[in-house]
Amino acid sequence: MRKENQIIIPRIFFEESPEKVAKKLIGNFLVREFENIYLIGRIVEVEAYLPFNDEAAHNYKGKKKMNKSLFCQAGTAYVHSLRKYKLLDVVTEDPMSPGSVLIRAIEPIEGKEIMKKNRGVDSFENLTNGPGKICQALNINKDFDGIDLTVKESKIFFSYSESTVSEEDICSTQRVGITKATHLPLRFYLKNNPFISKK
DNA sequence: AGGAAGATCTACT
DNA sequence: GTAGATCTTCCTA
Repeated sequence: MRKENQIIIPRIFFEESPEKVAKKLIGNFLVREFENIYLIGRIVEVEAYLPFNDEAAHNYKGKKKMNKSLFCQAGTAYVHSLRKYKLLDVVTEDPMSPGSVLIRAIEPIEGKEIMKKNRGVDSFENLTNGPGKICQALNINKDFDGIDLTVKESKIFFSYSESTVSEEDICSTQRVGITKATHLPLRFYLKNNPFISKK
């Protein structure tokens, strides 16, 4: 995939429920322009966080300083910290409906050597198979919280893959690492892909 | 002011 | 498989 082939995913793609956007994102590309180089990964694992009544979602206790990006328009980035790490979400639907999709794992496609350098590891399998690892590999920090992921100037955006993923190739399970609302089947991943974070 | 919690990851046995 | 590092925000007093 070269940069002249990138067809950016527009806002309307994200103006649906988190579950729908989560499934649609599987197989498409996450692109990061970093020091004039494109770092590209194929999205292989995501989780949906619901706009209402989802105890695990960061919107559950209302709008706060840390989660204000969730209350922006669809296609906005929500970057938040967890311990030492950052995690990247894309906001779905509209500002009245603060759901989002967490990007949990990507398969490195381009810029792998830079990703290795950013991560400080030398193994492909360990490069981007987790939400904190993605942000490290792609050098995504708090400065990206609230930016628009539907324009190339933001340096982070999504682009369509030529190959489509069929419904049967997407598995769903419970979400990972949460302590509340654990029963909901809102994690989606590409079947048999070696870069998912957990079996 | 202090402490707990959290959508994690690494290093060790 | 388990423990511990680590950091920002929020809650309670």
